[in-house]
Amino acid sequence: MASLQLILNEKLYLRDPQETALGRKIIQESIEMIDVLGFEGFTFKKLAQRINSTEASVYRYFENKHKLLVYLIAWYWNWLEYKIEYSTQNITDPCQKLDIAIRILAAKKEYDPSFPYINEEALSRIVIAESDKTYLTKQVDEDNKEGLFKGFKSLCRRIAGYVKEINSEYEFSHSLVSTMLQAAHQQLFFAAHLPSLTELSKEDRNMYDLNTRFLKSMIFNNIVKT
Amino acid sequence: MASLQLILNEKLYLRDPQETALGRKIIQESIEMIDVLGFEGFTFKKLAQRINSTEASVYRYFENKHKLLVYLIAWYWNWLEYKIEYSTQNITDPCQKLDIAIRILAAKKEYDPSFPYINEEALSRIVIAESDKTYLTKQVDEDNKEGLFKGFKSLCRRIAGYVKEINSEYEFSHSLVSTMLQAAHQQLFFAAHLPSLTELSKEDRNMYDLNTRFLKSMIFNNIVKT
DNA sequence: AGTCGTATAATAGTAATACTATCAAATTGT
DNA sequence: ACAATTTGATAGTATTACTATTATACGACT
Repeated sequence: MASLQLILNEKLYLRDPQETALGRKIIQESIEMIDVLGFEGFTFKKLAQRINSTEASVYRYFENKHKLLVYLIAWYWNWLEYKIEYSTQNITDPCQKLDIAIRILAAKKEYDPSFPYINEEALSRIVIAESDKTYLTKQVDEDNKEGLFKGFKSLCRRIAGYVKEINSEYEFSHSLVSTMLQAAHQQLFFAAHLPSLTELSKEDRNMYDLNTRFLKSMIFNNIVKT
Repeated sequence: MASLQLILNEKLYLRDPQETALGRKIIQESIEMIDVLGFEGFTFKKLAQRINSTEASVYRYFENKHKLLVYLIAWYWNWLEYKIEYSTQNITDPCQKLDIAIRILAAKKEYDPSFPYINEEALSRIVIAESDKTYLTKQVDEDNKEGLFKGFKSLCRRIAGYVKEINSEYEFSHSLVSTMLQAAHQQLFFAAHLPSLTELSKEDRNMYDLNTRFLKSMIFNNIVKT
């Protein structure tokens, strides 16, 4: 399996962490730490200790810890879009493309050897628990202007495109898809912490299948022409 | 119009803010300040200055600023459920009840004179921008055990009940309703800050009507029997 | 082999935050 | 009039999110 690199917006970092050993270590260990400590409990000081470096060195890669989070989340959405792109090559039926996309979105995430220093399983938990914090800030508009949310927007646009192909008259394709993208993770959070808000139950080994069924029905019931 | 009081879970506060002048001032001014500064920019010190009191006094009402946010959000969900309850009295058709509930959820929020010291318009903006932060923490499970999220869960259960009445075979009533409750606010946030994720546009004066249409179609397309 | 430039380490320091503690003054109820 | 409670005033602490400075290590180039 070839080792790959996702190309991310340059505004996400000060120095590209994918290019140096220290940078990759920052990414790798920050994923582990944010997963365990939560974003609020995570600090550059703790990270520096863990990687035997210093706060100042970490700050040379990321302006602040918010930008680091945005970077990780952006990486994740880019990864998902790459997976969807890869899996829908040569498929022309938009229903089938949409089906594949939803299955990838809702599937349990596992280590992808194409990206050796990224723990995708931990990262997906970070997305579930922390991704909303990337844009729920007073600086959303500036961050958006810099293109920091391009990954999520691009994924949404792509899937909304499939929807439009299936039913060009449906008027809420972007709203429906952004709602579905959010729900895909939110429902897993609810299942783990606020189970009365969802039918996906924690113990159920089919949680991911159930989620897939729920999301698929939600989308297709809205766009299939009658 | 009678002045009312919503009864909230005692664990939300140390001293009930509705009972004293200082407490009501804390609520009233914290809503204004969080709306303007955002939750991160808001501090008890700034609040104390604004109400001519002290940090220590504020801490006598709320354990910390997180609990204050949870309190405000809980108040909001209780208020909405009260409004829905009030507006669906004596209505037996579950479709009609569901329709009313969605309209209330998606409607532009305006000052409710029944609750003199609450600025519901500002509070609804806080819900849009900050409510997810109430549960996206490492202490969700403890907070949930204390019943701090009862308001949201109760509202979800009620509306899921309408769904079940309409179609008892639909298997994702809670998931669908929690998704819809989130979408109701999220779509407004997207319209304001990440407009490519939604069809509701900022300039459109029908944004609230459009949102209502979107949410209604999303729900009814999923549960109407074929 | 030497030196040049850059990346990193080591250390120190700062303003702000999220509290906690103490005691005096004001207000309230009886 | 007195006790109890609430609030105000003030001080203090550990931690956070940075910034700044200088020294050291490292590889790249001539």
